[in-house]
Amino acid sequence: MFKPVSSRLDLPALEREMIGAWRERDTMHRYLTKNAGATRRYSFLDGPITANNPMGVHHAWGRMYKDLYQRYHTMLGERQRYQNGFDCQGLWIEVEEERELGFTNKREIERYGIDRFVQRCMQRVQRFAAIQTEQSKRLGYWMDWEHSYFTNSEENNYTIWAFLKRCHERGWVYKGHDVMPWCPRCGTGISNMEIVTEGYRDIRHLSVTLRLPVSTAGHEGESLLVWTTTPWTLSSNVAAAVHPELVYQLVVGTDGGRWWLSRGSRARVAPDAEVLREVPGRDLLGLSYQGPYDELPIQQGVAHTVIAWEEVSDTEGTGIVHIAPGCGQEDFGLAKEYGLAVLDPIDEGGVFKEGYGWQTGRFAGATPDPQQDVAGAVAADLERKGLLVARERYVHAYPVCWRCGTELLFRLVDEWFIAMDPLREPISAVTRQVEWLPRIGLMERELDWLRNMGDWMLSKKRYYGLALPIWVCEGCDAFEVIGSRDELQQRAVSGWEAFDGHTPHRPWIDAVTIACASCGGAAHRIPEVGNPWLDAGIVAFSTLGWQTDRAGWEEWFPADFVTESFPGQFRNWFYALLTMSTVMADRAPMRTLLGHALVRDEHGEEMHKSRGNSIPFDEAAERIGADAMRWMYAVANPAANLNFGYGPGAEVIRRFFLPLWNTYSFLVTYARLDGWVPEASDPPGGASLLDRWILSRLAGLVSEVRRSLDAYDAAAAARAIESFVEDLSNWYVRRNRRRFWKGELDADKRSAYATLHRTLGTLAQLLAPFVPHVADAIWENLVAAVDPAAPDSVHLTAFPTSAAEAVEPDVEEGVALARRIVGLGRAARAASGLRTRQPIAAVRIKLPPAAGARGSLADDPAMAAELAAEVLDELNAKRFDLIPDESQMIERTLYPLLPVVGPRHGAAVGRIMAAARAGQWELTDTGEARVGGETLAPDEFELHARARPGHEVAEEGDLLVALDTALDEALLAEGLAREVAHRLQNLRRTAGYEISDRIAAAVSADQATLRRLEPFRAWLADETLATSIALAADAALPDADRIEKLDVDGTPIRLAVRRA
RNA sequence: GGGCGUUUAGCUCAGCUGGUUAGAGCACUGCCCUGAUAAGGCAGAGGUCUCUGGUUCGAGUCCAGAAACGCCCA
Repeated sequence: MFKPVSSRLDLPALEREMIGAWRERDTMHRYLTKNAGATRRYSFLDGPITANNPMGVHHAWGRMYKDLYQRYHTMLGERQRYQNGFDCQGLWIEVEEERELGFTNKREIERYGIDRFVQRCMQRVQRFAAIQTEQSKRLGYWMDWEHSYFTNSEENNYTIWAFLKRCHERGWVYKGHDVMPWCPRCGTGISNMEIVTEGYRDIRHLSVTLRLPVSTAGHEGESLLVWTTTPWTLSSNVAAAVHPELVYQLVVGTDGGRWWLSRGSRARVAPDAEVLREVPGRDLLGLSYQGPYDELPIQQGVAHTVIAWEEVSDTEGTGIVHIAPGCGQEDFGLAKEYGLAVLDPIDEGGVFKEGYGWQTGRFAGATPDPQQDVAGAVAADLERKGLLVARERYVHAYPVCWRCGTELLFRLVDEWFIAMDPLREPISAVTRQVEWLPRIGLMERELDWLRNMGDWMLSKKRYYGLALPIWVCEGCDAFEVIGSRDELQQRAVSGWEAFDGHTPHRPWIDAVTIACASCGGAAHRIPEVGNPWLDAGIVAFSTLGWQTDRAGWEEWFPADFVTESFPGQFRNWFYALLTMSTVMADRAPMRTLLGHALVRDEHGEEMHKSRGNSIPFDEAAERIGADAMRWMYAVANPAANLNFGYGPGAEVIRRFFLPLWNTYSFLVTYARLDGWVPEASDPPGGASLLDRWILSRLAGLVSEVRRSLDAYDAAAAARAIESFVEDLSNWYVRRNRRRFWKGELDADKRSAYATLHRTLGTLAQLLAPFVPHVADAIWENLVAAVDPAAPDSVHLTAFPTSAAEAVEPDVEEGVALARRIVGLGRAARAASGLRTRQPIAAVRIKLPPAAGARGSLADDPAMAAELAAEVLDELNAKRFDLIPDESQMIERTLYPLLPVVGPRHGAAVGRIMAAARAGQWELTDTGEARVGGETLAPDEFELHARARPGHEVAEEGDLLVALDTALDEALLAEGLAREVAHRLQNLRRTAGYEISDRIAAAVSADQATLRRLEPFRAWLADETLATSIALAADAALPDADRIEKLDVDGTPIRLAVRRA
């Protein structure tokens, strides 16, 4: 016997119960090991989740896909690794830890101790990995949680060493000297990879326009007008750039002096100024000018000249660009090109170095305190010198540190790079080997990035991260890259004892010195740590045993599948993965990549903790349930952003879970009443048309779900399941209610039970990868509890295969036709104004041509009869008539078949259609149609029926349904009986009786009404489970629970019920 | 400035290789139905398919251009 099931569904409670049951029965472990001996393998490679904070609901989208496809392949019997990954190194973790310690700069970390700080970071990662593990389990995500990989592991770090050594052997690793965006708080450069869009903010800065007096002879009294949004860089100015092809004008400035500026900028900068001369920019090249800070010690001996630069535009500023090579990337490039002096003004904290006069010791960036703000001080200084022309508050997109939000400064630094030019093509070739899903140009975007990428900046001037295995000789400056721990041990000349026993992290690794291969001098490790995308990018090697078990690695590489949110990953994880795989194996690391977009809030806004619209995972799981969340993600289009919220959550529960659950609850309720349990002697299907129909639909569903999941199209599979549940709930169960509700447990009833049972059991299996809790709850009760041979969890079963023999297209077509007829019949009924409980004499149907030619609803007469009976029952009608075209109720219309007509008749189509719509056509004896002056062959048109006015008909396309609504005494009497039965049922319900409670009832009314009801006494009793019904003018029921007085078409009737 | 994408009902989105009167869900209105379901049914209202041009007998669909928005790059 099945456990009773409440029709109320409390998903979070059900999930907690299932999780408890799984733990007791060790279900997850048995799932993870069930295919251990299988020959076919499925290799999933997990993109590591940053173990730095608890999960948000947005993490659940990708994790749902990861779980879904692994579960599916488990049910297909394939061996897997089930390895989750945690991303454990990098600046993001340091920043959070600094915040907790209350640090504001790097020096505080060093005072605190790098060793203690790094240990804290590692503990943080452990803490959040544990939290995320528990949250993932709450999601129903089944992985080998005891064996997750951590990117701070020795395995991971040393495999990156091997990668870097390979790069070095090919000559790609180099130390670069360049201007980088720099975070003065974090004290580190920020690579271009990291300045994502959220790395820019609209910020208001003080911008200044100033004049630079020309010092070349013959130009006395002239000045170059320049504009900058970064006044702090003016003290490092060494040149001014003009576009050689742009037109420049000498104008009379507002201060009476003469200014050079571009023609295009004059309207904006000095609209009323008188123009004295006009020359192309190339005529200005080579002019010397006085810099704005020539008095500074650092500026002594620096020449200031006008140079050419193609990138100068005059849509902003003055068309003359101030160049400070130590403060801008393009500026630095120009300095190399023109041999300009390079002044690098600030230290790693963003503070001016010696030689900058009053600026020395001051912070170059923006400060909240106007007294401290260098930009304002520079403007005041320029004004004092008579160089300031204008100042304004200017809003522009300015880069900020993506971790801590501090405004970045551009600074000249040494960093380590991998030269990517030699790899551009090989990585592109590897990228093309991958199947990128969904097909919305993801591969093209990766290729676009690969075309444009710069060299990969490896280094970070930080503490907790990959120890870059680069040792530099203190004597000759040569450097070497060490490829493994063993190699380091062999090469070590000192410090090994201090390091031994530690993971390869700072500060312990820094103790090891090696002998320089070139000169024999002492070489030390550079202090920098690695770019964190190295950590995540290597996992296709490190986690598959590339170092320790190459054959094992070959078995799992490349992965069949990876999935991750795509925005941002083209230059992050996807990029690192492809790059490292190209270098290490010259092969793609995965066959299929499924990308998905972003999770937004209910209204489509980005989720932000600060905005208060982000939803913690735990909250959502306890409020709507993990399965509801999973289903929302499963039905979503991965290409488009998804709006997540409790509104849509309630919607998915209402639309999908409740009908599903109540179908299940319905089966259990009635099976318990009948004491039915599945037995081999009760095969599903059998004679019933609806049973055959739902089993045919089920077989089709199985194929479709398999096909979709094989193609990584979860949404198509989920939509198919939704549509099936809709059919199951709103047609199969509703139409079959009486079979379950009425009479004895006969063969037909057994067949109905067996069919619904089979359907729900299979559905549970199809649903298992999507909504593991609900699916297993259903399986456990419906199958596992009653079938000793069945696995005790749906997750240990094999994915269903489609029962091809169950597919009956004619049955599905017949039911579809009947349902269309019912829909039209209801429309006609609504138009007639007769309530559905009032039976009518007949329903008349004009079938579509194909069925019409056959003259019945189906080829099989028994089936046709059953379909007709369905229609009559739904429409509450007595007789089912098929009517021919010639009926008075309809007229025929000519329906040209355009795909055929178009190519044959060309431009005449317009005429044909106009005439056909106007009804101007006729049939010839030979079966052709003359219309609009053309003759259509029989295969070029169909004849459709259309309602003539004045009939109660409804039509749709080529199907027409008409009702005979004349009522006689018999019909009226039955209508009355139906009404009374309905009211009694309502009384039962309002009285709170159980479905199986027996009642006594009394009906009092006038004599005419009672005479009408008398013939239906037995029927009424049967319908309402009444053991007695008193029918009398003064019928009374002592101790009645409920009494109702009603008015049926003007006749007063009094009803009373009590439990029998 | 370059690349990729999006634009269809109030909202969220389907619309396959071009085909007659462009659909669904939600929300709204009215009616019906109701002893599985916080449901269900029927009807109504709601559309210059972003715009312009082209190809074609025929364009939401194909081509070109434009606009707005988004993402990426410089």
